Order: sequence, then structure tokens, then C-alpha cells
Amino acid sequence: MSQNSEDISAIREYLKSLGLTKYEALVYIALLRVDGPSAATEIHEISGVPRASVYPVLDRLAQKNLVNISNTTPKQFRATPPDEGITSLMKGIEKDAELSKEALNKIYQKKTETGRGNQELIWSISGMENILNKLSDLTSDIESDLRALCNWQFFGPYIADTLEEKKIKAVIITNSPDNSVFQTYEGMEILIPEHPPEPIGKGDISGVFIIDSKRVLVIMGTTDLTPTALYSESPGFVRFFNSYWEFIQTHLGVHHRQE
Amino acid sequence: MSQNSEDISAIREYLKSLGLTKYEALVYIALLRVDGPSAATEIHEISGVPRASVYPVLDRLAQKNLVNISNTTPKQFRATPPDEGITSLMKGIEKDAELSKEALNKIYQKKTETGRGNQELIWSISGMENILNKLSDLTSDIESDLRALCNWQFFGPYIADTLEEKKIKAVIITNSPDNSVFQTYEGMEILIPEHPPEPIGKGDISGVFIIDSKRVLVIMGTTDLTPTALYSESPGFVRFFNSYWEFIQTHLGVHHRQE
DNA sequence: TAAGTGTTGTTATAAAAAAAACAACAGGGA
DNA sequence: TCCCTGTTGTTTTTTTTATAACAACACTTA
Repeated sequence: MSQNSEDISAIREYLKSLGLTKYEALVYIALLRVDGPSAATEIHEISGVPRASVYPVLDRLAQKNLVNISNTTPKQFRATPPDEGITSLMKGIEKDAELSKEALNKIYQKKTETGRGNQELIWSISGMENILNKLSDLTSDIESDLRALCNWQFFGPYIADTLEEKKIKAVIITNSPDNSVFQTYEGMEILIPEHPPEPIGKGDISGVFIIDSKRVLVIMGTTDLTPTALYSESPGFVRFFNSYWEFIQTHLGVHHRQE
Repeated sequence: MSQNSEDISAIREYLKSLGLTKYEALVYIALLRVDGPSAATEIHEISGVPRASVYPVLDRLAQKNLVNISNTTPKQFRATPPDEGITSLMKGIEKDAELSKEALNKIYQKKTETGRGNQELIWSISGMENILNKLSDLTSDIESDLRALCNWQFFGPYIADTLEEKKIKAVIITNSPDNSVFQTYEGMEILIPEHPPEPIGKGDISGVFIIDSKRVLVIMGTTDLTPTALYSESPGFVRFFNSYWEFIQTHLGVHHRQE
């Protein structure tokens, strides 16, 4: 067995997300490593979990359908295969997700019609995943047009994919990663300035997305730090980035234009 | 607001499955209840979470994409709509589930071919969900035939649905819930004894499933207790329930036969 | 057959970690 | 000056981990 402790730590983190304690994860991993069913003492030896603690841990794993028990003397324990076990765990979690969604929507929907509120605020979003989720939400609600300034590498293919079906008019100012061909659709225009503004030119995870001329998402990040984004419908904010975008379009010289 | 503390406790349990602490759940629920964005002090008042604790909680919720922050003075906080927020949470969990499945399968697969092991052991399965999962696994792996003795109400439609496509020969001894028509398929035979054995006759959650004449699942439960099942490939176990089943078939008199 | 030893399963207790709860301080704005 | 906001530190509570102890059972040996 070439299993090392780094791998086991990583697996433990994944299983922690699925609701397993450290001991539960260690015991389940140990059972998956052995050939056939095992007794508690053997599990203790392989997993490093104290022998007396192994018993309640195995009971909890059985409740979670990750272990089967044969009531022999000594008891024998067998791991549920990962595909079956993890699927079983996920079923329970998905059910709770569904129930919480319903219950929370009941609370939230009472407010939806009344609170249009606060176009004036600027919202921070942090973490690449959260940012991409927001971009996804915005593009799914898009009505008429998109103007963007961004790295093609990080955002280009996604935008082309997403907006092609809707026939949304899009103008993208972007860098040229190399002389490769851009995937576009009719109605999508690509502008490549001779001297792209610095974050774009440097290949950072940056972008300005102006949706329907009234909503703006600005992504500010570098390839080595956690990116942050700002989102707002505030007219001042929109105006600022509108003019920023227009400035880039008109003053930095367009080196290449592709439709 | 007619929200009571029972509802909030239930929602908290669901959200706990999704990895939220008590305070995180309370704050998110509070934010969903208010009209538009709120300041930290207002959240404290509505949620009952101590004011000083609200800040780190809100930071963590923002990391989880459940809250957006506007860095005004005082800061304003807004809840992500439940659909979007829960979906976002689930994405992370599903990713961890997938990663753990892959990593665990790597460990487990090294053992699959070598360990045929322990047809002799009898495995206990407890909880209706876990039992149904096992039945599902067994029926998806079925090769030639099924004999069963069970309540039609609990198991009949499932079996008919599942095995119809495979054209598996099945013989089911069951009770007659009333004079309703059984859903069957060609190759599935229904036997209804005049005096069904007691658990079956009483309508308990009981059943004997003999799969391919070499694997047996026995479900023992009543409608008011948590059911337990036994599963084994042990020849002795299989022989016992084979003969039990044959005895029922030949001695209790068949009152009705339907193909 | 009885005694001794080792194993198994269970429960209780102690220690550590995480979450909840509370206290206090500094800075900013009215 | 007072109040609010944001932050940090400390204490308490809860949960998990780690350890200790006991009873019962099984096996071996004299």
C-alpha cells in the first residue's frame, strides 16, 4: 500500500463536507483498504482510531449506510462500496437541501414583491466560484445586450456558449491570447486594442461586464490572489464603467475586429 | 410574520446537513425575512444572535455565497435568494462527494478482484432507507430470477417496475390488499395463499427476497418500529429461506394465481 | 475441570477542539 | 459627548477525540 497521509487528509476533508467526523472518515477508509470483512481490533490497528472508540464510530457509520455489520463473535464489519455509500449519503443531503429550499422560499417569497430596493448599493463578492455563479445568474437574466472588457482565456468561451442561443448582441474588448481563432456567434463582436489596459494585457483574472446598460459586474483579481468582484445597479457605478469601457473602445485603438 | 420556533428549528436541522452552524442558519433566516438589505445591528435584533458574533458569521456566510456585503458605513447585508444560495452550497458539496468517490474508489478497487470473501456472513441492515437501497442494488444486479414473499403494498409495484425491462422471471407470494388489479409483466407470477403467513397477512413491512437462488434479503419490520433486514449469500441461509418459501408455496394453498 | 490469559464490547472520564455567548475597546459620526 | 459600528479577546458550552476501566466471554494449559 502506497497510501500516504497527504491523500488521507484530503479525503478526510471531502468526507467532512459530507458530514463525517475525523474518526468516521478514518474508519471508513481503513475498511476500504482491507481485504474482506474485519473485526474491530483490526480496524483499530489499521486506522489508528482508539479501539474503544471504534465501536460507536462503526455504529454511526452503519446508520449512515457506510458499513454493514455481521453479529458474529467477534463482530465483523464490511465497508459499503464507495459508489453506493457516497450516493446514499448524498441522497440524504439532497433531500435536506430540497426541504430547506422550500421552507426558505416560503419565508423569502413574502418579501419578493415588496422589496425592489437598493439599486444604490455596491455588493462585494469574493472567491472565484461565487463570482462565476454571479456571472452565470446575470447572463441567464440578460435581456438586450452585453458589453465586456475581459480576458478571453477566462471568460470568452463561456460568454460565447451562453449567449449564442439567446442571440444577444455582445461587444467584447479583449486581449489576443495568441493568433488563435475566437469562437463567436453572429451578433457577437470582438475588439482587440493595440495596447490593452493593464490587467487585461497582463492576463489577470479581470473583467468588466455591462449587462443591458444597467447592471455592472467588475472582477478584480490576479492569478495568484483570491479574486474579488463588485456588482451594482447603482446609476453612478454603471455610468463610471460605461465611460471606462467607451474610453477603452475609442482611445486605445482597435487593432483587430472580428464578428 | 407567523413564523414560529418549530419551523425555524426544522430549517436549522436541514441547513446543519448542508454545513451551516446554528448562528449561520439563524442569521441567514433573519436576512430572508427582512425587506431589503440590513445592517448588522438589525440582524442581531431579528435573529437573536449576539451583535458581536453577527460580524464573523456574516463573513462566513459571504464566503458561502449566502450573503452579499456592501461596504458602506454601516455595512449593508443582503441574503442570496434561497434557490441560488442552496444551489451554490450544493455545488460545493457535490464536488466534494465526487472527489471523495474517486479517491475512495482508488483505494477500494485494489481489493475488488482479490476479495470475493465471506459468503458465509450474515449482514444486518437497519433503517428503511438503507434497506430499500440494498434492495435496489440487488435488483439492479439480478441475473436470472426472483422469488419473493412480501406485502404487495410495500414492494410489489417497485418490483414490477424494476424487473419488467429485464424480463426477469419472478414468482411473488403476496397478500391481496383488496380486490385490486396487480400491475405485472409477462414472466411475473403472483401467488396469493388462502392463509398468508402472519407478518404478510398482518400487513407488516416484511419480506423474503431470493435473488438468483443464491442471495437472500429478509426484511423484518412492523409498521411502527424501525425495520431491520438481514442479507446473506451463505448457503445455509439461502437454503433455509428457499425451503421456507417452497413450504409456503406448496402447503398454504394457493387461493389465487395471476400471471 | 479449574485457573489463567487474552479478546471483545461497553461505559465512563479526561482532554482538546469548535461553537456559542459575553465583555471590552477603539474609532467615527452626529 | 454620546451612540453606533466593527473588531478582538475571553469565557462558557457543546461536541469530538482520546484514554481508562470493567465485565463477560473464549481459549489454552496444567
